[in-house]
Amino acid sequence: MTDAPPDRLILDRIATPIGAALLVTDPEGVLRAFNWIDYEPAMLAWLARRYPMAGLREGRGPVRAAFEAYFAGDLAALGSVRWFGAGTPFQQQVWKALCGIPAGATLSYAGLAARVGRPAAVRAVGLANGSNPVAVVVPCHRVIGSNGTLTGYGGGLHRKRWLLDHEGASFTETRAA
Amino acid sequence: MTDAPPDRLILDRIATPIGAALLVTDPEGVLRAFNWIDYEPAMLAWLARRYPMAGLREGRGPVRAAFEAYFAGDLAALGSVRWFGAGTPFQQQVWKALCGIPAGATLSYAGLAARVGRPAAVRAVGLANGSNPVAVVVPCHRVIGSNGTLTGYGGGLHRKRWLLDHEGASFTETRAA
DNA sequence: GCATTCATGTCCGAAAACCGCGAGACTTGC
DNA sequence: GCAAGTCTCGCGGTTTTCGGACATGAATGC
Repeated sequence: MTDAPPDRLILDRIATPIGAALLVTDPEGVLRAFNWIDYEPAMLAWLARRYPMAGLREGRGPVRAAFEAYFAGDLAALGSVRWFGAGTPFQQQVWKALCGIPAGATLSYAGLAARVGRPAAVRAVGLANGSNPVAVVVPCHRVIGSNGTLTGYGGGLHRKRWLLDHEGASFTETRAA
Repeated sequence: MTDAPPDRLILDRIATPIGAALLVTDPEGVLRAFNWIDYEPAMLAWLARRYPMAGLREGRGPVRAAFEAYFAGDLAALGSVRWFGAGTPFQQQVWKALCGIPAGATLSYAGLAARVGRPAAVRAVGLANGSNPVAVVVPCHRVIGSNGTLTGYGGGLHRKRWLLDHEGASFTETRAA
């Protein structure tokens, strides 16, 4: 089905203020997956399904520095990270659109749906958003409900909150702090 | 779903004793599809489904000469053609095994199934055989029924008959000539 | 405000149908 | 007898189809 996908993948781990993160890159240094340590089994399963032929090896990946810089406060650091998200055309469209949201800003699911030209596909956009394999770099955390609440985040709402705070974005707390 | 497939394809046409043939190569000169002119719509549909992002352009392809030599009688000419068949792992296995049948020889579906290590998957092998995207180069026409009859061929039985004759292989006519 | 309801598009998993077969049991026709 | 033709059934990977789930949002009714 696939067409010469990478045959090897490198799994790196870094510490962040919101827990250890997993970085998976291919031999060309392209980020193929990102996830939080709590979801390691799920991510490994995803990799196995998506890259059945690829061998996974632990080691230092080339994108470490960019992530460390980002978490240290250099919000633009992730701009240099090359990434590829394996997914359907629709998903890729959504993920590409996500990259148009600058750090510090947010967008509603409805707004995002409008940006990809499917204003009615709101739920589908939410789904595609949630299946983003390279979180943080593709800033799916910048998408929030139309009423300003966080609604959901695959990595846990507390991380979404932290990331948006870190980027200086404003949003509504579900219940008063 | 796919992973950086070719973005451009070249469609070439050559005349053969059994009708015009279509040759599709990628920018690296790798044969991606072969079919007979009667099935042009089907092949185009297949290309569109398999290589959704690729633009198709008519022009001279680099594999012309090899095919012309083959049809002129140089049965070994196709050995130099590089090819890639987009398909599932099982299909690829079958197609690779097909290349182990030399010109002038034939093999039964059951025999082929045995060669790929799935002696019971006879019908599945037949199916994989029939979905070979690079006919002639991957010699799916050299597979015949266990009783020596031709059974079937996507391009039409008369072509299978001609190809086997051309290669000097022996087989049984369904009804006496 | 707040809970409920409904419309809606895409993806995923399960189930069933589809075949470029082959072996075995039966019928024919010599 | 025997050889060839017919029929039936099991085989297994792929494809297609179908039903549910979902990181929403807008409209209702209190």
